[in-house]
Amino acid sequence: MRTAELSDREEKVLRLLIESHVRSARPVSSSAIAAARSVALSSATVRNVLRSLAEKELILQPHTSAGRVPTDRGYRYYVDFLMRPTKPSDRVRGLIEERISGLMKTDEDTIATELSRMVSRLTKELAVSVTPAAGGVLKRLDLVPFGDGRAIAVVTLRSGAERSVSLSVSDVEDADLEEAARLLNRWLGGARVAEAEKLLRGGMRRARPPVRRVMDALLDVRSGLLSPQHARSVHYEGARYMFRHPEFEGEAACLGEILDSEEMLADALGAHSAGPVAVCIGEENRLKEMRRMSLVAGSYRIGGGMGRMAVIGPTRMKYPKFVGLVRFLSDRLENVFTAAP
Amino acid sequence: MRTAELSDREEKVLRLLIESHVRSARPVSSSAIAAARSVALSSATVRNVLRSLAEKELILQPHTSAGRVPTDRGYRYYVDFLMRPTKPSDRVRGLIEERISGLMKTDEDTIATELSRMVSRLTKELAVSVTPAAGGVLKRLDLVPFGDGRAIAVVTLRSGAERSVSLSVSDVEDADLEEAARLLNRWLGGARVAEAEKLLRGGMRRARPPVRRVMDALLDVRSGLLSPQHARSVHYEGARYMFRHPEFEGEAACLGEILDSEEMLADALGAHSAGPVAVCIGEENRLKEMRRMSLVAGSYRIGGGMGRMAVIGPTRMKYPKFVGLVRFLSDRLENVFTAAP
DNA sequence: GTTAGCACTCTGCCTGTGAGAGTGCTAAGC
DNA sequence: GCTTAGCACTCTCACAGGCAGAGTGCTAAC
Repeated sequence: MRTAELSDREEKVLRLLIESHVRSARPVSSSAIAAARSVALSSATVRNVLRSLAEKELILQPHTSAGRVPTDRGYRYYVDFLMRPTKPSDRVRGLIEERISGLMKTDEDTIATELSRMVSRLTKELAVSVTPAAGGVLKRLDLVPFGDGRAIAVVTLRSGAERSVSLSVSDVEDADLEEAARLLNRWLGGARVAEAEKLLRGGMRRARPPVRRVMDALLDVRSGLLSPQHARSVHYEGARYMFRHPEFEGEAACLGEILDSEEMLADALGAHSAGPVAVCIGEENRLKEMRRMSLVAGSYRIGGGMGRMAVIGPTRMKYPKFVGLVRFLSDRLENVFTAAP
Repeated sequence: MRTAELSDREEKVLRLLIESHVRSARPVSSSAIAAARSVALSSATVRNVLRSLAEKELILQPHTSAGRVPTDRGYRYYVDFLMRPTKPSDRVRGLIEERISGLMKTDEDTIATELSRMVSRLTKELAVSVTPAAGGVLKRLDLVPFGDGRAIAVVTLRSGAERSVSLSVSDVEDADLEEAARLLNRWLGGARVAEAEKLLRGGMRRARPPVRRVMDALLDVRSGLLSPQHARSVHYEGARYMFRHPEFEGEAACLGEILDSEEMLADALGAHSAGPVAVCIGEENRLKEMRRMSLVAGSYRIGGGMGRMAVIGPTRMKYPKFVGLVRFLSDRLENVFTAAP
């Protein structure tokens, strides 16, 4: 979409219209706009402006003789050119700093849980957070003997994240373990977690029986040392808020679908790559279930991976506040985690 | 509630009515019942029976000249006296056995996640599952040196569940690790996970600095090797199904509340102590948000704690199927986890 | 005790009507 | 030429009335 050229007056009217609609959730009438302090125009003149905005498809009327409502394009113009992100208040910033410093010592899963909780509380919207995607790259895998017939497998990702689990491997010599570890590192080193299982299954056919038993045990562990399911987990909080929006009155079912599908949410979040904060409005979302929602997503590097968080709500959302918040959070997280040794 | 004495005929009519209503979600007319093969009565006679059931408050009519609908009491009578739990089919049983055996090696959190997933898929309803409350009892704790300046801590619960995590412990000799492990086992062996942190903090004051550093590292790990937060977690799956029930058409908001509140769900689940399978119908639920829902909950001992799972749906649910399923699952889980060494 | 018949009642749906909101257009004013 | 006041027009929403259909309750006959 090229930048629709708007006059100053058109921009002002569009901004007023959007801000009023975000507050009221109802079509905005020309007289309501004309009544605004900053507008010294009659409702008739405003109507002329509205007509031109409608021609550019930035607003529409639900039906003849109703007020106007912004279109996705209208919101897009607003987000790109008219609004300025609001910096969170001192109180909120302090609160965030405090929480984040508490998160430093924890694992990625806890960070994601806490993040979604925090964002949901601050926005009163559904908040989602994903731990670094399955794109995590395996750095090394160790097998440490432990007691009789047992071993601990430790997976280290390039991000520095570690995950360990104990295996039961009977009738396996320490030397076999070492050989298994050597092979595993050769096959899987540098690979993505998501591909690991396939690579492993491919390679192990040629391995000696005892070595193979170790690998079988590794694959067997359902807690998913190697499964992408665990390498990428989705947390959300604030479902209740979604249901309170009038626009989703009768469409609860589709909200249920979204909440239920972690893959869906992760997908929706992962789609945007550009910039620290991405705004995805209505139809811009790939998922058809989200065609009437907007998403403000932020990301932060943590080790080699990308953690993500997002606010999800109706297209009629408080973009300046949410963009400001997500930007601030992303910034702080990035600082904290890349500054750490 | 004392057992309302019902004649055979009344029982038959009540059962037919409930089963028809569960299928159709609509008030059941006298003629529909009279049309059933097993009833050789006219609709007029059936109406007489219905009147007597209505007097006992087992059924009601939404309004004059509508069909009848079961009350909570009606469902209760049905569950207690009229229905027989359905044993899951061979296919389903096989599937469950397979899944459960896969779960044996995993930690309690994964078990809960998988359980909720399994139950939701088999019932097409919202399924919730809670890991054993912080009651899990510690069996032993091992510290295995690993690379330079690192160690892996392996916590084994009496239930057989294991959790491991790697610690960074610089300037600590292997002998220090051994001493730390010895002390940890002495202090924490046999204690509940919930108490572990306090016990550890109490004991470590007297420990030598290098040993203490190890323990500090252990406490520092927020992923919660010892934290109760992880000792009890709620998982659910199948939110989408809730929204599809006609009875919750306009009440999405209250569903949102329930989904959002893990404490709520855990509470609802924890309330019933008696028997392996508890059925809680409509108003019987303590939570006001669940007054129009029923819950079929099962529990299984795992180590010293209690794991729980439940199906949640409208009061109009398939009690025989769900009770049968939950009973089977509880049984199998109990066997598997108490049989293990 | 059971049943057929019938009047009664309540819902759901459709229709029509009136008020209210908001527009589009036109003609007059700056 | 831009702005504005005035007015007719349109569309929604809410409410009332009417009609068909479903299902009941009651009564009288079997």
